[in-house]
Amino acid sequence: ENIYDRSRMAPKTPIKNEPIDLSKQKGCTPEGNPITPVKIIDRPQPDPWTPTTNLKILVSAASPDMRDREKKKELFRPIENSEQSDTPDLLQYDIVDDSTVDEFEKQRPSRKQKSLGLLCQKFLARYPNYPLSTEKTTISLDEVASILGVERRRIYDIVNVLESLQLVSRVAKNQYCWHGRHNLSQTLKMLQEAGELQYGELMTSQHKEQDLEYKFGERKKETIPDSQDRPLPDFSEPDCTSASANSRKDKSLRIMSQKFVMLFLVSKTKIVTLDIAAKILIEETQDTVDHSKFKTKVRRLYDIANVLTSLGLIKKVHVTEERGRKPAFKWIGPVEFPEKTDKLREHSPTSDPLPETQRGACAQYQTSATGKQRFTRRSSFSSAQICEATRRKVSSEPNSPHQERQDENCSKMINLAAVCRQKIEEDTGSAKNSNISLPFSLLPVPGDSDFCVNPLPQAVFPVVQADVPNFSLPNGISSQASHPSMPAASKAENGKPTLVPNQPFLCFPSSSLFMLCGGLQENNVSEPLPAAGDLANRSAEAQAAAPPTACQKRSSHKCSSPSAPADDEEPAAKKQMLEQSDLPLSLVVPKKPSESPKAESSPGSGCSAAVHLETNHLDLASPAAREVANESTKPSDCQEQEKQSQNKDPDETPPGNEHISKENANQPFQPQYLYVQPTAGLSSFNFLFSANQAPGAISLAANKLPSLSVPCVMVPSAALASFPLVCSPSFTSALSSVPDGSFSAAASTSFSVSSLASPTPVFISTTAVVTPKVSPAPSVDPQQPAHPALHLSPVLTRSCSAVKMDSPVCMGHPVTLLKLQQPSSAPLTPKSIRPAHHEAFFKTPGSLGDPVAWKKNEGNQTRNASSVQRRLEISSTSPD
DNA sequence: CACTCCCGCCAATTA
DNA sequence: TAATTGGCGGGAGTG
Repeated sequence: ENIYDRSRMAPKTPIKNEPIDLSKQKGCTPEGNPITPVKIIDRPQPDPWTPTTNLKILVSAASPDMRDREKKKELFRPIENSEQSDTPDLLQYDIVDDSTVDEFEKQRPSRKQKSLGLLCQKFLARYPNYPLSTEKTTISLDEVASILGVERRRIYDIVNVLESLQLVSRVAKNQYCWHGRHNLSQTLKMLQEAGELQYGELMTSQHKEQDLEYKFGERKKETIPDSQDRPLPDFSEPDCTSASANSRKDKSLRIMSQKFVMLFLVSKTKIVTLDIAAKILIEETQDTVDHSKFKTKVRRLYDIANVLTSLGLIKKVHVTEERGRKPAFKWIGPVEFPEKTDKLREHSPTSDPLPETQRGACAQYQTSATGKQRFTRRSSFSSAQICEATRRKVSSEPNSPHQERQDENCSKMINLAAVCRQKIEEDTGSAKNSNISLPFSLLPVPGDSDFCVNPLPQAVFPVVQADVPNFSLPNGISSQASHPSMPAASKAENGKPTLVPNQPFLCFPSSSLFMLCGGLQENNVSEPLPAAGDLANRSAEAQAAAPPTACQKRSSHKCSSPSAPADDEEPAAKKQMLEQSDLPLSLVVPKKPSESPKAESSPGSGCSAAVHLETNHLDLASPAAREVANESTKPSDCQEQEKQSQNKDPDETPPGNEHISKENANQPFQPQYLYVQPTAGLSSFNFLFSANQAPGAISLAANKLPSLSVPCVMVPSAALASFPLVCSPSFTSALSSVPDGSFSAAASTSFSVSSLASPTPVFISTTAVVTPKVSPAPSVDPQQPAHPALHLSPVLTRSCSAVKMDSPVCMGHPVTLLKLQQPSSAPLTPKSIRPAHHEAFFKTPGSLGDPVAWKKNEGNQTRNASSVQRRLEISSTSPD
C-alpha cells in the first residue's frame, strides 16, 4: 500500500504506479519520445505540444482528480469512455507533473475518487462476471488492496457485501474465491423468498396493494416493527446474543447487505429509502434505537449501497415524500429469477467444501441459542398464536386444499430454511461446538450405557449388523417431496448429492441401534427452532431442557465410544448429527415464519412445524450434504438421504398439526423414547418414540386429524432384529409432517424405561393408546387408502415404501403406527390431548429447540408443567 | 446545511 | 502473541 501511495504521492516514481504506467505507455507510445522531454517542461502549461494538450493540462489542473480518474479509467475504461481521449494526454501530463506536481497530486484525491463505489468497480473490473466454471479465481486481499491502492479495510467492506450475494466466498485467511454472477440470480431468489417471509408479510397482508415500499416500511415500522424485524434477526441476532455477541459476524455488513437486498426484492416499487431501511435493519436491539445508532446504520447502508451500485443492482434515486426529499435506492437488478433447484446449493458451484468454519458457525448458533431466548420468546408467542389460529382454520377445512396451501407455505418455509442455512454457512462459525450442538446425536444403542436408551434392553434390539439397506424414514418428506414446488427445495438438496438433508429418519442397520437425540440436546437447536416453532418447543423445552443436555453429552460419549457395532453408520450418523446441528440454525427461520405470518396460508401452526422440519432438512442438506460429500460420503447415509430426497412422497408438510403428544415431561432425563413393539402384523418393527418430541412435530395432515405425529423410530422387533431405530424428536417432526395428514403419528409419550423393557409391544400415544388398527384413520384421513396390513397411516406406508427402497425389510414389514388418538375422534383423554395439541404444538418444537431456551423463555414453564402432567397422565393411560 | 461516506481506531477473532 | 477481520463513529468533502 505504501508503495502505491508513494507512487501517487510522489509523481517522481510514476513507474511504481501501475495505472500510471499504463497510461503513460499509452500516452507515450503514441507520441513516445517527444513527449517525455516535454513533460518536464510541462510546467509551462502554455506550451503544450498540442492545443489539446493544453486543454488537458488545464483540465487536470482544474481538477486534480481527473488524473486519478485516468489512472482508474484504465481499470474501468469501459465505464468511462468519454474521457478517454483525454487520458492519453493526461497521462502525459502526469508524467510531466512528476517534477512539479506534488501539490496537485495531494489534491487530486478527491473524495469521490476514493469512494467505495469506485473502488468496488475497480475491484470488480478485475474479475469476470461469469468466470468459467472450471477455473477458480482466488482473490488475495493483500494483493488486491495493494493493487487498488487502498487499505485492506476497504477491501473488506467490498468483499463482505459481495460475499453476501455469493459473488465471492471466503476460502481462507486473506483468500477469497471469486464466483462471479453465476449464482447471483439464485442468491437473489433466495433472498427474495426469505425477504417475503420476513418482510413480505407485512407488505402483502397489510398493504397488499401498495407498492410503495417505503411507505410500508414506515408504516411497518410504526405498526409492526417487531414482527418485521424479527425475522431477520433470527438469523443473526440469536447468534449474536448467544455468542455474546456472537460476534460481529452476525451483525455484520454481510447480513445487513442481505437484508437490504431483501427489502428491494420484496418491495413492489423496488425503491427503498435509506432511512426506512435503516430503521428496519436496526431491529435487533431495537430497544436502544438511538439516533446515533441510526446514523451508524445509515453509514453502513451507504457503504453497502455503494457496492451494490457498482454491481449494477441498484441506483440512487430520490424519493419525495411528504417530509421532503429523501435519499433512496432503486433496484435495477433482476427482478425475477429462474427457478433453479440448486438454490440451496449455491455453494456447490464453488465446489468448495464448506469451510469447516461454516460448520462451526452452525454450532455457534446452537450454542448461542441461549442468548437468544428472549427473542425467541417473543416470537414464539406470536407465532404460536398465529399457528393456532391458522390451524383451526385449517382443521375446519378439507384436507386437500389445505394441503396445497400448506405445501406452498412449506415451500416457502423451505426456502427460508435454505436461506437461513446459507446464512449460517456464511456465518461460518467454528466447528468447535459441533459436537455439542448437534441437534441430535446418534447413539449406538449398545454403547450407551448412559443413555436414555439404555434402559432398553439391548436384547430387545438385536445387535446384528446386517448390512441392511439403510432405511430412512422420510422426515423431510413432508416438506420436500410432496409438492412440485417443494421439489425445488429437495432438488437443492439433491444438488448436493451427498446430502441427506431432509430426512428426518435414519435407517440403521439392524445391528446397531442408534438413538437420535433431536432437539433434546442442545439448546442451540431449540433456540433456533423456537422461533419457528416456538409453539411446540415450549413445552418440550421445559421438559427437555434438562434431559437433552444430558442426552447430548451422553450421545457424544457414546458416539465416541465405538461400542456400537455399526461402525460405518455411526460416523455417518455423527455426520448427520452435525448436519442436524446446522438445523438449529434453521431454527432461526422458524420464528420468522411464525411471525411472519403466513398465517394467511394456512396453518400457521402446521407451517411452523413443517418448517422446522424443513429447515432442518434444508440445513442439513446443505451443510450436511457438503459435509457428507466432503467428508465422507458415507454410503449409507448418502443413500438414505438420496432416497429420501428421491422419495416423492406426497407428504406434505402438513399444515398443521400438531398434535400433540406431549412428551413426557415427566422425566426430563429419562429416555424420551418410546419403544413400540410391533403390532401384530408389524412384528418386524419396533418403534421408539421420543417422549420429548414436540407434538408439533407430529403435525399431520393437518386438517383434520387430530392424529398426532410422533417422532417414531422404527425398530425391528427383537425377533426380527432388523432395525432398531430411534427417532429423535426432531425427526419425529419430520414424520409427522410427511403425512398428508393421513398419517397419524403416534403421539409419543414418554414411557418409562421399564415399559420398554417389556417384550410386548408398547404403544405410546400421547392421548390414547394406539390401536393397531386404523382407527384413527377415520378422523384422520378419509383419504387414505387403508392399507391392508398396516395400521399405518398412508403416510407411513409411504414412508415405508420410500424407505423400502432402502431396505427390503422395511418394505415387507407392515408398519404399525400408533395413532394417538385424536382428540376429535375418540380421544382417549381428550382433555389432555387437546390442550396438548395446542400447547404441545407450540411447545413441541421444543424437542428440537433447546430446552434451556424454553425454560428461560417463557413463563411457559407453567404451561409446560401442565403439559407434563398431561403427559404423565397420558402415559399412564396409554398403555392401557 | 444536509448528504455522503472516508478514514482509521480498536475490539473481536483467528492463526 | 501477532495478524486478520470488521464494527463503529468522528468528522470532512460535496452540493
